[in-house]
Amino acid sequence: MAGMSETPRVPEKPSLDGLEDKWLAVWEEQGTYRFDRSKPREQVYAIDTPPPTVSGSLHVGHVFSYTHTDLVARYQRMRGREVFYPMGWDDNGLPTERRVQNYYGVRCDPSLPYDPTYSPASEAGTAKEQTPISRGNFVELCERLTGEDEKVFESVWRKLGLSVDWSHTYTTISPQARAVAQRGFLRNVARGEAYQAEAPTLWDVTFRTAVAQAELEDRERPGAYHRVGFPRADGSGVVHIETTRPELLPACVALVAHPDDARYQPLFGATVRTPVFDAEVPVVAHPLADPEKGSGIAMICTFGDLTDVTWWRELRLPTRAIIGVDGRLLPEAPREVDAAAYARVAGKTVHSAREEIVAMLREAGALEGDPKPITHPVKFYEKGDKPLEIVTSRQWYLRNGGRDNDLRAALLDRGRELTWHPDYMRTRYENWVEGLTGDWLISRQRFFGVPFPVWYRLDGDGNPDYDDPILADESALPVDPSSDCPPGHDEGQRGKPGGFIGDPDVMDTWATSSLSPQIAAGWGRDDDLFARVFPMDLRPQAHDIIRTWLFSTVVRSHLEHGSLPWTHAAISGFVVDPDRKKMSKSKGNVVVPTEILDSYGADAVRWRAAGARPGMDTPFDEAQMKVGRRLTIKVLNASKFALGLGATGELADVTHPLDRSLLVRLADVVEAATAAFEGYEYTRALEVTETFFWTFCDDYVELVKERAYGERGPAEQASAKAALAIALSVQLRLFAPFLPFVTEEVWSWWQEGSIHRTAWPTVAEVAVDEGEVRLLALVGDALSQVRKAKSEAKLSMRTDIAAVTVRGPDDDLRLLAMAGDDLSSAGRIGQLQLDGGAEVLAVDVRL
RNA sequence: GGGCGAUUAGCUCAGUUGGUCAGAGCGCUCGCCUCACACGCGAGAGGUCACUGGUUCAAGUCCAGUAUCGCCCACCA
Repeated sequence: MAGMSETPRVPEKPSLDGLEDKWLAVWEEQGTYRFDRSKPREQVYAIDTPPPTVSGSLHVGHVFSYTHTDLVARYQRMRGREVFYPMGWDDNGLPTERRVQNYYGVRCDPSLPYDPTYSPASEAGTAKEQTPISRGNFVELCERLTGEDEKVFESVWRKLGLSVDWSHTYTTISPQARAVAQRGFLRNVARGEAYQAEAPTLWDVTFRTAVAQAELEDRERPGAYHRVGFPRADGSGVVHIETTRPELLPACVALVAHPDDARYQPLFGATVRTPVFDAEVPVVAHPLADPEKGSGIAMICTFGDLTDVTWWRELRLPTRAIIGVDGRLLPEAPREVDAAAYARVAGKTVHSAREEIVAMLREAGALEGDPKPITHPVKFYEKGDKPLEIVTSRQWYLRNGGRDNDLRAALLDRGRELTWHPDYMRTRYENWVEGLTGDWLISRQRFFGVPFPVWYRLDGDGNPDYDDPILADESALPVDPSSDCPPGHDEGQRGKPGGFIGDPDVMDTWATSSLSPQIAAGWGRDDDLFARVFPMDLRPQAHDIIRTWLFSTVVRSHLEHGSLPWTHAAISGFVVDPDRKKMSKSKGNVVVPTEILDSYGADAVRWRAAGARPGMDTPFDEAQMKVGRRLTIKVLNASKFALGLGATGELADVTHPLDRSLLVRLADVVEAATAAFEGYEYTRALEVTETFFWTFCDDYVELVKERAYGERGPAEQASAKAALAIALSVQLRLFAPFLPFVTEEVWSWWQEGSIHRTAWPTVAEVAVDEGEVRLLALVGDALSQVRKAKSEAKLSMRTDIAAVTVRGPDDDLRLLAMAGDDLSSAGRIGQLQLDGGAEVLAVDVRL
């Protein structure tokens, strides 16, 4: 065989100890996984690796899903593709801000000036009070902390054996990433895809920022129906509504019922007065009103929920905003609202305003009966702890099909163009796209993120002109409008009438992450690289972020490049605890990746990860790791033994029927494993390989042992040795993506170069002219029956047996005869007799 | 409320187009210090394939419905 060393250097006592450090160092030194950027696009396999959020911690779910990607990467590399496999760190966004606040005990106050001498007082987060620091200092702390986090993450990934090219690592807050995000945004603006609008938006009062539809989640919360009477303006009676949010009464602008609701039809066009706050509001009709809910008539407030926004917009109702960006009631009463009554709730939180207004309603006799407790879904920002409010503000939006049927249809087409693994995950994408209710709100009122490369002119009175923003020049990116000047201006004009101000907002973290292929591929920075890797081949990710990361990446690529960002999406499931609950820190059931890696070894952990098929959640069971470790050790020992038997030779030497039978079966395994990998079914590839391997160890090696020692002549010996060598080489390569460390170790005993840069096995390598595929199984069956006899007699397997008679179908016996000598030696049988005519194979052992 | 998955041995899972498909590993039981491996080897026990109908000569496998679990989505009165 080509490249084979003359004499294998097999250790006396092979061990897994130290293998990982040894090979990690060699791979690093030899650049085993380095991307060769001289290769043309068609020879490249490019992966859009998910950049993990470094402000979180890695858990075993990450380990599994990143392993899945690595399996594919290693397979493709062995298939001859040049694999572009960068790692990214997501160090941008709210999670980092929060972690920095807690870690250093600080909070960002953008009004403070930058302090170049600042250094955090406490790194242990012991300070009770959060120290206010400037935006510049805050961002520095974010960068410092994420830098440390990234080192920890990288060491875990290396330990796990991910075959990434670390020289292509990117971070989502780096200047390059900021430049890509800003360039993408400017081009969206230029094409009219990004725009500003002043509109009611979902607002997190804790973080004081707008949030997007994709970041919402519903949570079941206790609430109560309050039955409130609205007197008719003409004094002819009282209309009762039910509300869970009585505190919004001052924001009420109308009552609404379904147009077909007979109960309320006489009221349409009439007006009522809000109790306590005494504003006159109309009773209107709208089909979204549900006659079944509450009393069938609802109050419309500006704004209690998204339906309010719809009603307000479609019915052209006035605005009475009462909730401020801090979640407290605004100081001034809205127009037409009784100022004295409002004064009792001004400045209160939503919670205390509710208590106060309920008391006021009671005093006024407008509350009928006791509030009726219910549980209902309430919208939350997925990272927030308080219900979202709706606040009107000026924000940047990006078209995503939510308000445009043509774009929506085009994006649905992209979803169909993409190959999903598993296929049914496409449905989640389609559900999401079909359910979009508006464009993508991409601006956030936060500090640590990519700023909008935009400034606004100030008029003579110092008021900004939002309608005609000054855009940065692409060549100047990245820019920070809070410290950089817009083209044609100087710093002295900042904030002055007639001057300018920078846009204070930063982009939604997904607005940056959605450009991960462009960031990793050097879009606009390294066009040569970009041309070689984009569109990429694979997006691996988990199913929970199809609506965010996957969808937004498709949107950006569709708008900018008119193509999909990649051709395949491989969706990993979650790792759940043995009770099928999602693992969570609060439950204390989180498994620390470094611990299992240290205990069982990377190969064992990878083996377990490979057992989780795409899209399927898998329970974590530590006992399973032992099985992986056992396989790893078995590979080491079986390899040592096969090489010790003198495994060497060519395909042409394989003449013995049993050896041919082995290779015929191995050909099937190669074919099945390759087909499985081509379909991203790494679990199947492992399964067929592993099954074959155990047969190889337990049956084949035992059967050919004596023959390989030369006890039946040189030709028979040569055949066994060649078959052992070929089968070992092929199996090691089939295992290589799963068990990179142990296969590399064994490979180094007798082959040149890294196994991970060696060609994936082919059917041609093991193709023998004629071979009986059934023979090995047949002999294995007979051998098993002999072992059973010994086992039942409580005898050692090395016990000699005087005579054995095998009965069975003539065809089986004719085959069995071809390997009778091997069977006899493996079973330590003195006399082997074959007796035809029976239905099934049966072994009669005379001990 | 809509959708997508899952439901096969105590546990984790295979079962490709309906006909050796009732399987594997773990765990368990029994045995074996066999000269590659006791971090091992051999053998064995364990299942009315969630339930109810239907199609078919034949159904874990196809169809309809039911139940349970998980996830995604949904306008919070």
